[in-house]
Amino acid sequence: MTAGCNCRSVEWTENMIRTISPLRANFGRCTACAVRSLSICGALDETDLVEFERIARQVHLAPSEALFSAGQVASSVHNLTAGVARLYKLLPDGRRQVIGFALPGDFLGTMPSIRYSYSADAIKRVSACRFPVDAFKHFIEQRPHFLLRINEFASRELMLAQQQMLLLGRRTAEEKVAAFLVGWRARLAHIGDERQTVSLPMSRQDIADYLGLTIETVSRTLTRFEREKMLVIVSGGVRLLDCPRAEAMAAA
Amino acid sequence: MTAGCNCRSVEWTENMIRTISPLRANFGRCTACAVRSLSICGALDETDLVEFERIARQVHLAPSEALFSAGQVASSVHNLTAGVARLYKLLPDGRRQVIGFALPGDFLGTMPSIRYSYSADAIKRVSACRFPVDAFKHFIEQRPHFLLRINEFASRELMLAQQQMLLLGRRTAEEKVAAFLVGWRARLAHIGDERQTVSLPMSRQDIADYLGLTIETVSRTLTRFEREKMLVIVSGGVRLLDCPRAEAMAAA
DNA sequence: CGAGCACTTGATCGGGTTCAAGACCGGTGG
DNA sequence: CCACCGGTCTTGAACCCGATCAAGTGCTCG
Repeated sequence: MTAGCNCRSVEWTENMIRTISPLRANFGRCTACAVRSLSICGALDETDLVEFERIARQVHLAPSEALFSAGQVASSVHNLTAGVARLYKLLPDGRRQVIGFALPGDFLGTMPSIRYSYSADAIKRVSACRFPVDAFKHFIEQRPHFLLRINEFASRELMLAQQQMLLLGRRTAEEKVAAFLVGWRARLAHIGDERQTVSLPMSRQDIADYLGLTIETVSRTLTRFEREKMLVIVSGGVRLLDCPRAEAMAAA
Repeated sequence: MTAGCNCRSVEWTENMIRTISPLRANFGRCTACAVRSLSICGALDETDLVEFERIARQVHLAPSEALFSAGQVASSVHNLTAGVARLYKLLPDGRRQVIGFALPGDFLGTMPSIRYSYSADAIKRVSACRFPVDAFKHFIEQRPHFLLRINEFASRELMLAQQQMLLLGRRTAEEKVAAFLVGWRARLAHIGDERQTVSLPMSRQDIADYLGLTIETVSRTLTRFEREKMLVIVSGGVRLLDCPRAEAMAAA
């Protein structure tokens, strides 16, 4: 799942990346990529892959480092290969809405836009493939099959966003937290991390900002769930004891 | 703006539509379509258009009639040509979240999905082009240019959804209402309906369900805006007197 | 061992909801 | 032309869920 990254230098500046020769070898990397089948790249055959990875650059981020920020010129799209990222929007006065958490296999980049409409930064050490928009656009334009795949990803993303609107607009704090735990567990399962203990790499503040609540309400609600024997709070996550109940709260 | 619809029979039943012969001539309709340049069809040339309208069926709905409902098998995608529709999701207990309002030119249909994830029904008398998913999918697959256009529409939709998440999760009632008015005005302007009086065809309940508020709060907030001379409430809409102020409230 | 940060817990507050009338408005029939 | 009716919208009063304010706890790391 760590996408076989074996580069040695940890900190790359934007500048360094730009000046690297196209000849720098990372051939064979994509074919060994653990998340390929989960990502948009799953639609590419061996031939296309070779060309695709030629326009990619690896990016590595320590926790809290930014992949990109809202308002910047959107010069790249990204494909997460390892770690967890938080995607969020800020209001001028600092209020924050986390619009999603990105996991390995997730594609970040709404393409017709000139600037990033949200910010993304690492929660856990992140690795990602970075593609210059021009090269990326040129690449997909001659591959309808790939375009179709990207379309599917965008549609799924939109469906999740609509689901989240329902949650933000019409659910109680209790339902929000339960729905978050159930949904997050499903996403972890989807990438192969299916354990009884649900790992929560993001902070309480991140969860609160994702659910439109305060950190205190999230904390209190989790504590109450624990008192009610629905789960156990453990370091770095929760262990769900009564999934059916959680799913019922999250229902619809 | 009424998309050049000149049909005489006002009420169409689902059944009537289904039994119309494929030979029924609506050639030349697309080329005369007033919203074509605004819609996904704007990416099609004359040749493609002829073939495209061959797979389309016209649908006409009276207010409150359903275009499709959440949970139904998603057998069609739609392209709105006239009227206004509300898109919404329901919780089992009846709580409703309006996830958007569709205007002429809007494309409805998240395609890889087997069932509709939300419901859509008419607010004002709606006309739409209906495409069977199979034929539609087959059509777009050989037209990368068209696919790209659909992708752009989906991306824009996703951006709006993310904006709405910020609104639902982190804004006050006052900000929500102001942002709604400003945003709705911009959308009306985009389709050519740019007047000082913003028409609000949807009910207060629809607005409330869109903003994650109650009808009373929406009503009170509008009344207060009127007292504060920001706008005047008129039948079927509002007249914005102090746009800068409304935009400041909606800011970011 | 102590400083800093994330999280939890308690007490109080308030924005928005809920409950309950009342006003308005378009349509309908006398 | 106007009385009546049903639905939508507005307005008022009380309440409550989640926010805010304020400690307190516990964990990690130097």
